[in-house]
Amino acid sequence: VLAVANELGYSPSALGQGLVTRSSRIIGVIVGDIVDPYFAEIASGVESTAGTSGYITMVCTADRRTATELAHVRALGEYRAAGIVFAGSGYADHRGSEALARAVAQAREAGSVVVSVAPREFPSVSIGYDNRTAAYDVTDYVISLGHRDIRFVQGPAGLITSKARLEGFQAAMRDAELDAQRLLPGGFAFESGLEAASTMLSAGNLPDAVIAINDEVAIGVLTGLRHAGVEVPERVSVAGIDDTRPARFVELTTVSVPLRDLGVAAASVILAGVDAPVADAVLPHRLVPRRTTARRDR
Amino acid sequence: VLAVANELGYSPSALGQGLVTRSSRIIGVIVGDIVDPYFAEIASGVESTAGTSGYITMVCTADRRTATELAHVRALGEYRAAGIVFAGSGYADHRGSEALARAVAQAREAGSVVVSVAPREFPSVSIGYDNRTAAYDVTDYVISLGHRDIRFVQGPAGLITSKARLEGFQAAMRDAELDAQRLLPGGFAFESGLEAASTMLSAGNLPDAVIAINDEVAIGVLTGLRHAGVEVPERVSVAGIDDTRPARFVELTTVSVPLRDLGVAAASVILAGVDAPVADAVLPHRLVPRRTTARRDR
DNA sequence: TTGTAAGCGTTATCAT
DNA sequence: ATGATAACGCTTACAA
Repeated sequence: VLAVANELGYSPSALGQGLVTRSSRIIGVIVGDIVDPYFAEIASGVESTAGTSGYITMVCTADRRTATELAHVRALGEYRAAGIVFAGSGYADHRGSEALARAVAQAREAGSVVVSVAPREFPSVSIGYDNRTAAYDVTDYVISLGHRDIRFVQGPAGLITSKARLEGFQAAMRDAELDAQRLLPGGFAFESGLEAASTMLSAGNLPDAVIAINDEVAIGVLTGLRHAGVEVPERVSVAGIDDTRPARFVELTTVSVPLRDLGVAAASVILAGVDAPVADAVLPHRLVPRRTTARRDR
Repeated sequence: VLAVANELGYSPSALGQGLVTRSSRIIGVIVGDIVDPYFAEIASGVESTAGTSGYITMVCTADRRTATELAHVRALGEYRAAGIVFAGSGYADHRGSEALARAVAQAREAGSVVVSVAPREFPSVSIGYDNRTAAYDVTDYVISLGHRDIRFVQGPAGLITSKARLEGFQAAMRDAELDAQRLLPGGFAFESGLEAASTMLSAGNLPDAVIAINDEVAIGVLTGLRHAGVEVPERVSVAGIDDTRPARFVELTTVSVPLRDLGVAAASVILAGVDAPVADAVLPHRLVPRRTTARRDR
């Protein structure tokens, strides 16, 4: 009987299974943008651990919009996902997030384990790293190199992560009794860095160093500066945060954030199941000095 | 009645729906490595189109191994995926791909639309671009710049894509009556480029130009060369293929491949359904000259 | 138009 | 142990 079934290529319907057990072997990860290596690394961590346990990963791109996240949570709920991991941070001003919070609560009641890998405005298992200190650490390092006039290229407005990193920068600057108010508008993309560079260039007063909200923006600053003939790191030092792959390509000074481990840890929590003891965690980061920063000797 | 249902936060179980309709609103995309921007772009294209039609995308990482792809096809089949898109190319030597072919055939019989976005060894709707010509075009461009000693850093052994791109390089070289046999072993990652650079460096005879299987390897070559004090593009020109984001970061000469459109097209085919007329397609690529190549004037 | 019943492929329960 | 049966939540076909 079973022999024939196998010959015929039988495979149990996951749909039927899920219907009766009220849960599927699906783990959803909601990211801001899958092309952004920051999220790709996290997703990769989730998938690798989930995969070895026979779970399948659904990566959902939310374009960093709360409304889209909501749609994804609902969809994942309809498939009775075993777990949902939120890879991106929320907005400080909670716009439209009551609905999200409700949907998340509902998913949890339905048995999904939801874990956040960035600061979020709703209850969930939280696994993260210290954004504020990460930013503090690069800034402190750049200061230790002798730089005084240091600019900060900010992230998207309203994002909790943007805020935390900005605070870290400012705290380090204040602790060194330097001007912590030299900020530039930004974002998370290369173009923001390019713009920041051209703003500084056209203002005519180049700083000693610039620190950006993330690697991609830092690379934009780097590119914009070098394009205009400004030597990095000889004339201006540049540093980022995250240590995503591209940072190595340009040998960018940055701080390594445990992106992949965040995903691995999130998946582990989900695989452990709803009734396992939940433990929030804060993973360590690490300063990675490379070749876009140099000692100030002027 | 419906009012109360809504108040109570009712949402139909996709599991129940799928069970009876024998299909789900899931589109699976099987990629080699989600952290590789090549695949991330494709996945992003799939997800954006799928998402607007209420379909949800499952990104599955196969580590470029046929066995893992097989596991994913089976899993996707168990969830009665509406469609499966293969983002990576297959191996020329068909190792262990009979089982894959069987699983794919089964999935198709079960109603899944399967589309390949790279050369594959099993029947499926195929949407692609011309790898051979893309490689030919960059090579031809580099030759037109006056270079004669041009090296090619190869891709992973056995991959159909690697082979096609190599052929394109060699055809262009032969057409210009240049030595088409100056090949270096490689892969798809930065490190391969670094190694290729150090191989050339230690051999002591630098070429006029080097073309790599993809952008990341090209960036590795670039970095390795510059690190050793070799000026790019003044002394050696470097070019890649794909035009992924990092290529812009280093202003790499490359050929733009319609990655995102590939995903969009694949998703469209799936959304059109099984019984829609299937049309294989070949999308256009475009040479993108940037600042890592220059005219030879020695 | 509205309502009822059957069945999708599992798992789990309950007799045998 | 083993085998029959109900139930999971939905869609659809058919009857009223």
